[in-house]
Amino acid sequence: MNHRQDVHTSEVPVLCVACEARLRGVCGALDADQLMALSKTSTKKRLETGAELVGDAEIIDGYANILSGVVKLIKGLPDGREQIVGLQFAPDFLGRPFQAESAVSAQAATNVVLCSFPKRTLEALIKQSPQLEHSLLKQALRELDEARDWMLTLGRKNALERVASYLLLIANYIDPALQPQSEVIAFDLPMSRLEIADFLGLTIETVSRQLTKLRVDGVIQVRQSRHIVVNNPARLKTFSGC
Amino acid sequence: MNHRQDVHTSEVPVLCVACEARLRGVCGALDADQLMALSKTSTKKRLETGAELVGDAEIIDGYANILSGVVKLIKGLPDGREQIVGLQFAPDFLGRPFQAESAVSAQAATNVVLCSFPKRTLEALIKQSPQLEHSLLKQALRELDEARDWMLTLGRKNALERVASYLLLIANYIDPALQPQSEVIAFDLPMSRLEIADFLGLTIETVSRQLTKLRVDGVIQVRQSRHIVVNNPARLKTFSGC
DNA sequence: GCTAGAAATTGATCTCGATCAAATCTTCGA
DNA sequence: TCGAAGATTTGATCGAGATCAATTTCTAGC
Repeated sequence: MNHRQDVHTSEVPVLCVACEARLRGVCGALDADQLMALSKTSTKKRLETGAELVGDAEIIDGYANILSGVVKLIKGLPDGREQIVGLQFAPDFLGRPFQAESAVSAQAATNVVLCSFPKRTLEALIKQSPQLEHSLLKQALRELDEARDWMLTLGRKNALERVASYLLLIANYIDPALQPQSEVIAFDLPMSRLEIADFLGLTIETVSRQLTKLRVDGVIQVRQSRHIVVNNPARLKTFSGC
Repeated sequence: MNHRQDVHTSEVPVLCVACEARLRGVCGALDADQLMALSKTSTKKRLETGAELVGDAEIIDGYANILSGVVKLIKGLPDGREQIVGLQFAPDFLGRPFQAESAVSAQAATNVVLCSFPKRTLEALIKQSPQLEHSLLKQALRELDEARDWMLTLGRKNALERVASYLLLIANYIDPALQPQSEVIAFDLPMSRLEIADFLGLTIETVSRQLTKLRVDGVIQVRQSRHIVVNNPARLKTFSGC
């Protein structure tokens, strides 16, 4: 990916060359000097699928911007049950400001490339820059909206509606301009059936059965497990309960 | 309630006399002049149980600090299914900055007293005061943590665990110092069985049965539906799945 | 391409919570 | 205090999704 034509990147070449970032997110709020300072301490990291992002050597005690890939936020119960409580895509900001440790753990759902910042550097910048805090607030409010949307899905939708909602969520990330009356849309799922189940509060068998149901109904096609073709986005939406 | 002895209120008498607020929340971030300005446009409102906080004459297009009572945030599906996606207690800040309208509706779960601010006034203050934005960010992050906790409950806990978690949530609000090894704790539920069910993603019958189960097990006592005595908080916690 | 191991699907059965129904409790105005 | 309406509890039954088990499909290494 090359985003040097981008407005932001053209203003802040040092960090962007380092990060290859689109910087729609948090970094966009910084001025050139601040970005320059940040770029000196930031490091680019490549994580394999399944890598833990906190608690080990990856981005301990720090923050990061996702450059590519999907990160899942997980909460677990003592007996091993797990729930994915959030998905983060590029160019989301990652990390929990103003708190020693987050109550959630983060893990790479796909291969992930991110730009990591030391906790102190970024927190110092936050104090300097109200703009940066504003960006963080906007992202936090967006994540809050997403979490509450998902609470409705987890609390009140049946299995078929959950799976349909999930496909629409991913489709919408792949193509944010997706309209109900859109044409066919195709994409690769960034998660395994187990991860989807942990996101939907279901089991893998139930996820599989609902996908089969949608496939038999002609709403979607499934190729090699991960590749999905949505034949009829409008009809998929009617299955989602919304 | 009279909080004039409180540190914050003694610094900012005008708004506090008007609001009787403890101001642990957002307003605490403002200096005396800003609070004075805010107090001139703020109004104190008393809402009956069930009153809608948005979309009608209550706090249209505005923000508010809850002074007493409990507000529920609700999301619904077209077919009438509802999920409570958040509970807000005094002195929480209420309202969704930087967005024309929130995707959730808010309703008084109990009688509520709140201090309401016009949208423009508060947004102007936010621009002036990084401190205020910082407070908003802190509350947004706290609400995000709470929402994600609840996603785990909705996605992965069974009915008994959900009800136990709910009782602990309320008990913890009533007495934030509550420790696992605490003594007996008693409180009145601020919500009906239907509201509890809508919060837990269950039906009223299931909520009732789980309460009966906890009562028969001697973990709690229930008096006149709403009054709960937790005989054994530690044991209740073991029922909560955490 | 071939093969082993992992991932996903499909099948059979069971269980928890939903649903429908009835009884009891609580509240509140007359 | 009485009585009616609403809220809650309890009972009986049903069904969606979990669980356990067996195939089938996919993937990665050779």
